[in-house]
Amino acid sequence: MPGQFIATLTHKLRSLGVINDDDIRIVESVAVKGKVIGADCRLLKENDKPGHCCLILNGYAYSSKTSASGERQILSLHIPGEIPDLHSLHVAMDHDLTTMTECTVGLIPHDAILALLARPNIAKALWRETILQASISREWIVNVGRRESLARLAHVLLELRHRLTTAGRSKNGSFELPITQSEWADCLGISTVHVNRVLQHLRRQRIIALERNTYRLLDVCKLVEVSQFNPNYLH
Amino acid sequence: MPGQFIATLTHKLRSLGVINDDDIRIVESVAVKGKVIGADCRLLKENDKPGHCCLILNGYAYSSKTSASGERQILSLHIPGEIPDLHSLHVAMDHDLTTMTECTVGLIPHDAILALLARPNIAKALWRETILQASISREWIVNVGRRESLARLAHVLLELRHRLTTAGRSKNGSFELPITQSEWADCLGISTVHVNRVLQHLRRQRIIALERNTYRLLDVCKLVEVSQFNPNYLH
DNA sequence: CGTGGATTTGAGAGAAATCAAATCATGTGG
DNA sequence: CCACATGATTTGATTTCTCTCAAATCCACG
Repeated sequence: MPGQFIATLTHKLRSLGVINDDDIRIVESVAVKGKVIGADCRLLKENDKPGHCCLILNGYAYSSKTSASGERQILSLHIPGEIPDLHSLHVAMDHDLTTMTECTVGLIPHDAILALLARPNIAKALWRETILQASISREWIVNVGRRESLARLAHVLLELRHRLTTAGRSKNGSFELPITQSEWADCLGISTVHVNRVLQHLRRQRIIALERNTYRLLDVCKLVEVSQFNPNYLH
Repeated sequence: MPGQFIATLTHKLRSLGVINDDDIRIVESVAVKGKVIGADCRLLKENDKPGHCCLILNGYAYSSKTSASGERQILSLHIPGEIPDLHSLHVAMDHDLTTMTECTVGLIPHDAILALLARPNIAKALWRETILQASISREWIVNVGRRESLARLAHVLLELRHRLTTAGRSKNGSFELPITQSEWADCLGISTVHVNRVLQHLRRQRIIALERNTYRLLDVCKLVEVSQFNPNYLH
């Protein structure tokens, strides 16, 4: 099992930039501790200062903030291969991190990461990971700020399709996503009731199909059209 | 004048982490090219791959995305001391960067920054800068996603007050901000007309005062209350 | 002194929220 | 295997916030 984590981690690093064999050797010496966590489990909460980062090997998680009045906004969805709390290396958590499904995660001690930073290639790759996450966050601002509800949902679907395909987790563009309508609402900044209506619309128009938890994007062109999706920001 | 840029840059780096004298010496050898740019000038546009980063010495700028249909969303406001396009070192621009006022900026060649990365302290500090920017972006998602219009405006005012105070650009909590109502609209994801009404409300209730371009926050408690502002995310 | 951008005001339309209840799944314990 | 509890989804009715459109006013600047 530990080999799995190292393989995922090196794969991630390689996808982020130039990594040579010496770099890899050091990565392989990292002691990653595997862990399986149930669905709807809070991995980290605001203000936490964890001593490790989580590498998601399997499953979905999300970052969110909840206001005093109980309103929640989901900031991003995390898929396998990602390190959603990489920034915890530098600052305290400013949001929560929660599993959506059962997750297999690798806990990488901060010390180990700090040691890796001695290798400039790795330091650069990890910085780049933060930059890519930031770029996704910026697009979410546009999504909730300037798109109507239908377009918001369409946009997140296309983003996920794109990211999951890159991660090799989507076959022919359809993918599993065990998300409740209330979670959708908190992703999109709209109400649960309205999510329900938007989803119905998309299904009735045969733009998407939804059985169990798998989303099949039947009419990608239409989705792109309504959401003005442009994958540039995913670099 | 070049001394100004180096001073601002070293100050920024020191604020981001531990920087020693050797680090500083290398920073001082960087050739920063100063430039004064008029208001409403686009410094960078989407897809650009500039060969340098901009350090703002004076003035305000903003990052934004504009959709095909001409709707603009402002992603963040940039104040003196910041490097708004630091990520351009790693990826193409996924948004525009525009001056709000006349700006004095220092252009730092990418090559110079790449050379600086050999110093782990500096590499870490710059990574941290990206992390802090990302954390502000996340809070903007909450702002446009889950707060009503009055709260959105209040929240941005408090964030700016906080950041400007840290940067030594705000005396007794009031500050100059030459922003049009249409720019406000694009920050907050609401219409220009509505911005006008929200501003009027805040002024009539004596929560803020606004003369020329200076915002005086008369009732900070009230602003905090309506916007649920919590400066944690500014670290 | 005219011109164009920014702000202000009013009226009407529309998107989405809220509230409330019904229905549908799913899982548990008897 | 059924009764029941719990959470998710669906539906309908009403309200609220915000947008859009249009016009008036204000203001800075050449």
